Parts: sequence; C-alpha cells; structure tokens
Amino acid sequence: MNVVVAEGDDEVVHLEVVGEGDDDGPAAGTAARTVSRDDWPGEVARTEAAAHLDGGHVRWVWDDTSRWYPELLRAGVRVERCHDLRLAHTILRRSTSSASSDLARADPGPWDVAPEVGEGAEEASPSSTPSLFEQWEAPPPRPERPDPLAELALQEAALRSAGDDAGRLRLLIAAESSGALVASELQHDGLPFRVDVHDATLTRMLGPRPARVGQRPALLEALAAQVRDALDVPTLNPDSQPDLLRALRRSGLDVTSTSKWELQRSEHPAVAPLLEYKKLYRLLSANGWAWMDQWVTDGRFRAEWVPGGVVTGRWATRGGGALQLPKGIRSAVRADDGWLLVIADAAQLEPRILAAMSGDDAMVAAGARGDLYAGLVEAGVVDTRAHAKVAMLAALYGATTGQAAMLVPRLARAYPRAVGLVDAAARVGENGGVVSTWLGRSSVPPGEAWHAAQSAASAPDATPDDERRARSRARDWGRFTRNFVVQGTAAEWALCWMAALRRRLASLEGDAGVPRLAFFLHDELIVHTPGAVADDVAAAVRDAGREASRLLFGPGAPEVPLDVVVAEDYGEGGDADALPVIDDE
DNA sequence: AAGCAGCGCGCC
DNA sequence: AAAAGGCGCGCTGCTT
Repeated sequence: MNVVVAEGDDEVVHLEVVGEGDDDGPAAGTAARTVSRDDWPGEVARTEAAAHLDGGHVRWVWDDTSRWYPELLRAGVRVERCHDLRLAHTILRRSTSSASSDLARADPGPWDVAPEVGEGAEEASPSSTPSLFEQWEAPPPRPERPDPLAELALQEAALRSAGDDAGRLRLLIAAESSGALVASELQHDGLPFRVDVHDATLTRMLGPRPARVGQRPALLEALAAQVRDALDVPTLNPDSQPDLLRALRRSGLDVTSTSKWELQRSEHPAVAPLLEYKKLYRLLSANGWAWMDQWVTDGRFRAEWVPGGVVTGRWATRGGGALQLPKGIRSAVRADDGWLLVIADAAQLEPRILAAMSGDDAMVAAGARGDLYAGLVEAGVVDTRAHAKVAMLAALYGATTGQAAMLVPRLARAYPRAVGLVDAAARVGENGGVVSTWLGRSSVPPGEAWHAAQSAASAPDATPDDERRARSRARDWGRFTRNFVVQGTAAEWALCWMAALRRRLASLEGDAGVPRLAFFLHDELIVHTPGAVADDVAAAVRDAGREASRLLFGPGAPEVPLDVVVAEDYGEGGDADALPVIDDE
C-alpha cells in the first residue's frame, strides 16, 4: 500500500492512499484523508501499526524525506518504508535506462531542484542583484507546488519504460529511499560523543583551552615560536601561506608550496616544528573546542546527512565534517553506560565490487580467502601486498605513471574482465559519454567547458596548447567515469547493506532499548546498541552484508568480508587499507 | 562587508 | 617533481 503525502497548507496534510504497489494487493478502504499537522504523526503511527497487523507494509510516498521525517522522529514515530520522489526523480531522469520516458524528456521542473538545506529550512532569500546569466536566461522554474501523485505516475511510467533494467532501478530507488530514512534517523539519534574525553585529547595535544577565542593554545604557540626562530622571521604568521612560503624560500628551502609532502623532502630545522604546527593547527581549526561546542550537544555529535549528495551515489554531509572525523579523536566516540558500539567495515569493497560486476571469476577467487591483496600475491600477479594495492587502486582511479605504469598491465593480463570493465568506462568518458552503475545510476555528461575544449582542439587553427588541454580534459573525464562505475556500485552495495541492517535492527529491541545506526562512512557503519544484544547486532550486520551481495549480484554472489568489532569506543584500529597509498618503496 | 578561488588536509 | 577517483571545511587574500 502506498500512502502519498502531500502538503495542504501549514495546518493540514493530505494523505492519498493508493493501492498500487509491487507486492501488495489493493488497500482496503482506499481513500484520501486530510489530517491536521499536529495529528499526522499519530496518523502515520496508526497506519503503520494497522498494516503490520495484517502482515502488510506501508510505503510512504513523499516529495522529500528530509522535509517530513524529522518531525515524525521528534514525535517518536518511525516508518518502515518510503519512496523519496526527489531522489527517485534524480535517478530516473539521469539513467540511460529510462532516457526515453516522459520524465526524462520533460523540461527541468520543481523536482529537479537541489534539496532544501536543513530542517525547517529558511525561506529562499530574494537575491539582491540578478546575475548577468539570470538576466539573459529564462527565469528559473517557478516554485509551483509539485504534485506528488502526478510525479509518482511519471516515475512508474519511467520504470516501465526501462524494460529489463526496471528491476534494478526499483531496487536502487528502494535502497536510496531507505537511505533517506536512515539519514534522518542518524541526524536525530546522533553519534555518542564524550566531550570530556575530547577535551582531554585537545588539552593533551594543544594545551589548555585558551581563555580568548582566536588565541593560540600554548603548545601551538610554542611551535609557532620555534618556526619563527628557525626561519629567523620573528613576526612570521605561520597561518599565512604566502608569508610562510616566502620565509621558507628566503631560508633556502627549495619548495614551491607549503604542503606537507613537499616540506617532508626538505632538510631544515624549521621543517619538523612546522609539520607539527600544521598538524595541530588542523586539529584545532577542524575539530577543536569551537567545533565541539557547535556540533556536539547532549553527548551526541549530529551532522546533516545528504543521501545521493555525491554524483556517484555516495552520501555527503553538511556541517561538522562528519565524513572526515580524524582517527586521532575517535576515542571520544563512546557508547553510553551499558551500551556498546558495533563497528563494521566492508573490507576492500571497491575491488570486490569490480570483480563481481565484471564477472571476473579469477579476481573473485583471489579475494575468496579474505585478503584480496594477499590473494593477488599468492596468484603470482604481483610480488608484494603493497604492489597489489597500488595496482588495484591505480586500475580503479586511472593512474598511469610511477609504479602504476609497471603494475597495472600485470593486473590487466591476470584479470582482463575486471580491468577491461574500468578501461571501457574510461574510454566512454574520454569521448564525452555517460556510464552507469550496476543498478543503473548514470553519470552526468561533461559540461559546456569540456565540449568547448574539445571543439577548440579540432578547429583548423588549433594550437598544440589547445590539443594538449583537450586531451588532458578528456583523460580527466575518463578517470571520473572509470571510477564512477565502481564507486557508484559500491555505494549501492552499502545502501543495500544498511537497508537490510535497518530492517533487522528493528526486531532486536531489548529491555534497555533499541540498537540504532549511529554513523555511516561509505563502507563502514556504527551501531549503538544495548550491551545485551551487541552480539545479535554483530550477527545482523554480517547477515545484512550477505543480503546486500545477493540483492545486487544474485544467489551466487561473492561474499564481501566484514571486519566487525564490538567495542566501547571507536578508538584506534579500523581499516588497515585506508587511503592514501603511501608509496615509499 | 560579503563572496569566491585556491590551498591544504582530513576522510573513504 | 609530482601522481590517481569522490568529497567537506577552514583559512587567507583577493575581488566586488
């Protein structure tokens, strides 16, 4: 049963019950209802409960999960399933599988706008002066009230037009929508974060919190003084890149930037304190006391999670830098008393996804015993694990120089199907084409500037510079599409994993409470759980991983090994293969 | 004063 | 002397 949620005005919500659905019969008492805004969470809860009594399911169809679900969560109401029309629209509009549908061919409309920022977002501010672009172009589409029922019908038609690909697209949309529910829940529930532990870390690393904002903590100030001494510039502000670069060069360092990798190659007494200064400065500016005050409330770190925020289908976040939580401060992520964290990581996900989607049985076999990189060594493809990793990542990202130049061809000989798949995706991109993930999320075509560069190079009066630029842009886009198919399919696996886990967690309620997803990071997740059911959660995490592989690749799908740790804090450890590659032979 | 580009670096 | 995909974010210093 679908219930289409449409806004009436500020006071009321229209609910249109639609019997249509994949596996549900017609709904009893199909009807439209209008409920007051205050009553609607209760109405949602009653509808869910009634459906479950019948052994059925409700799918809430709404324009934008982030607009409706937060207020349900605040009222203590959770839903099992939804269909997020905006996210589905983006997928269907771009997918080459539904390119001939009315939905894909229509002019951009209200469903093509970016999501609103934040809960109860502020009204759009009237822009002061229209840009030149806005003056010349037609005005942007009127913010007419989108009609969810009409959009749902368009989406159903688009899915029907996809023929054999419809099943995969339906799975993708279901997973994307489930992800939207998770995203709202993650923001609502938050990640348990101990400010006392974090403050202790900051104090140990930086010195006590300065009394004044903008004042350097003591240890940072001491390092700044060492840098000034070593460079003999008493007034140097090490935070200013231009000033710092000038001072470095005056002191005889042969550097063209102030970046870490370049400094590390220089021998000078200023280098060590400067690198330490930069490290601590980063900690202070990105995750210092101000960050903690702003983003940690009531013992929870809360970020805004943005499903589909990356073109490949990965999530983005807004605020707090949730996807960049440095390893060094993760010990502050601690379970509540009596609770535990279940921390799970899909090992070497992207290479395994590539092996599975390309049907490269040899590469699947190399990963079957656990460590895929070790498997490459055992198979005699490369001589060391480090080389295996460099070769694999080079194939995924399109590196062509350095060690990759030697290693990738060996990989291609051993695994022609896998390497062939990403090479083919790269060629499509180099030619300005569009590629798609396993479930059918398609890449956006290159923009106007890209085509302009290509035309310039093929013009009769093209200079060698034009040609070089065009080739470079083409290769750039090829690396993007090369990676898109794998990164995007890995994101689909992760969405399915999370959706399958979410369903399992709902049935694991213990006396002390319900285990909740608390964090998600591309191929890694954290569940905050009552200690008594932590082992059940760990098992559910593994089961969900197997389900994700089956959903994407069918019954014989290769397994993605999971590192699952039950712990009190997020602490040290984690993925041993985290990027970037350190290429010191 | 506010917006933006580039840099640098954190994460996967 | 850089290199290979996707991001977010804070900072400086420039422009408007």
